[in-house]
Amino acid sequence: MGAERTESVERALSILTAFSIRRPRMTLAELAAETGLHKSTILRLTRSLAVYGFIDRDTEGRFSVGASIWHLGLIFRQDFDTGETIRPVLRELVQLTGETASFFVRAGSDRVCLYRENSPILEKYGVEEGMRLRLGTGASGLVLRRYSGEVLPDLTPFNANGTVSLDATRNPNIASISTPVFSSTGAFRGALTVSGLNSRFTASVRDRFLADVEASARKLGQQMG
Amino acid sequence: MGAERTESVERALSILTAFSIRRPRMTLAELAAETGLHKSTILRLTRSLAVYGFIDRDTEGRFSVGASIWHLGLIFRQDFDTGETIRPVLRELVQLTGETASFFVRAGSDRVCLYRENSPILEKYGVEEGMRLRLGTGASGLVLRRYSGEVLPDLTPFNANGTVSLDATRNPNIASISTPVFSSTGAFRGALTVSGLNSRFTASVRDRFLADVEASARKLGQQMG
DNA sequence: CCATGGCGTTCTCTCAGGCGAAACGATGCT
DNA sequence: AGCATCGTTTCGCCTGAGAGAACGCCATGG
Repeated sequence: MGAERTESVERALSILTAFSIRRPRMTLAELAAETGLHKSTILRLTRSLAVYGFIDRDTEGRFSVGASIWHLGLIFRQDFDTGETIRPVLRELVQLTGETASFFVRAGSDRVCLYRENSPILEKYGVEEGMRLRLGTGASGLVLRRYSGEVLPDLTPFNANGTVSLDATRNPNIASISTPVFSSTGAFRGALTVSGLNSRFTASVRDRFLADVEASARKLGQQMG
Repeated sequence: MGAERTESVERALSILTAFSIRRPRMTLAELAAETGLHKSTILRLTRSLAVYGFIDRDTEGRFSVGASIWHLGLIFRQDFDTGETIRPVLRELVQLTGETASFFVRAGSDRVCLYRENSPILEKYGVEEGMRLRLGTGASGLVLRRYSGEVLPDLTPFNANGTVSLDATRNPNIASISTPVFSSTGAFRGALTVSGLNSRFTASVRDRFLADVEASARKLGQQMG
């Protein structure tokens, strides 16, 4: 039977995803350690990545992400949403709840925070726009997994609208409520999430927030082609 | 001898680069036509691209760029330059010359406009931030090719500082002056370019602009690690 | 001075796995 | 019904990707 996937391509992509905000430049040996690939393999793959401008190499031989990625990133953003749609909704949600509002999409087995509006009263707690996190078992992770086609063994965290409300997932002090956003054509676009210190998420407050998030998600979905 | 490069990886990358601002979503058949690859090949490769979140597929089967690209794009930008360095220099150059200033980097056999400040008097003429263009034979293309290691057959367009001043290259009415930017460590970072209607680029004006661009490039280089 | 170790690069052999033709099934258009 | 277009699957052939070691090149230091 023909291969379902392509090994060398996935290895090349694992090289790309080895880079992070904290480590934007790596030597060959570092990349090998990070990816578990043989150095010769990395050399071969990065040569091809470099030809297409997906990876650069400086004079000291260190690798970094190439400009083609940036160009493609802009294509992604303009196709997905320029921010003109999502950001106002997030801001409104912050006003309504006083908490932090974010919009996540799935990227492979991770989730990426596309947009985020921070609560005015709460200092940031680690998540920023563009950040990449494991899907995990948090509220937004569950939403992303369910509505991007995964079959989950347990659907009890979800209410009838597909919303998940959880305490203390990624961060032990943080509660979050996440709901799916569907475009007007019914396609799943991402997870709209409100999160904050769980000390403020009492039962009644939580109910109000949940309604707010679901209302915002509906509104947002209408605006997304 | 071992393969210098990896064919399947380059095919996968050619799929990614097939997307553009104008065509951010494509069907399988369109992708096949655009890349020249067999449909079965595209299916196999895109499966792997999707696993890593580099490509998405909507419910109607159309492909689009995935969120992993966006995440990597932010890594690229924060590593390369957040814009805090380059943009002020561009603005100053616009003030000095009254023309449009841009900063290009190389991405494979293309050039990408990372930053651009448009002349206040001239309407835009097609190039925008994030745009991808062939390297070609324009001023910035020549600079990028020479200082990213290519051996050019003819170096007469370059002055002693590596600057190129040309008329009517990409656009028959546009003249441009481009000079390399080197970081304080001597590494080549990109091409700083001033361009505008060639009717305004008289000999004396051109000399002044050239000095301005070179001065800005030196200043910019100092600030770039 | 020459070990020693870490680094990037190159080579070669082998076999997994990528390739593409072709067939298939679904949908839509006339 | 008939034809065209599209996406998907299958499968045998053979290329080309991968592992691993060897090589050369600095450093560092004993």
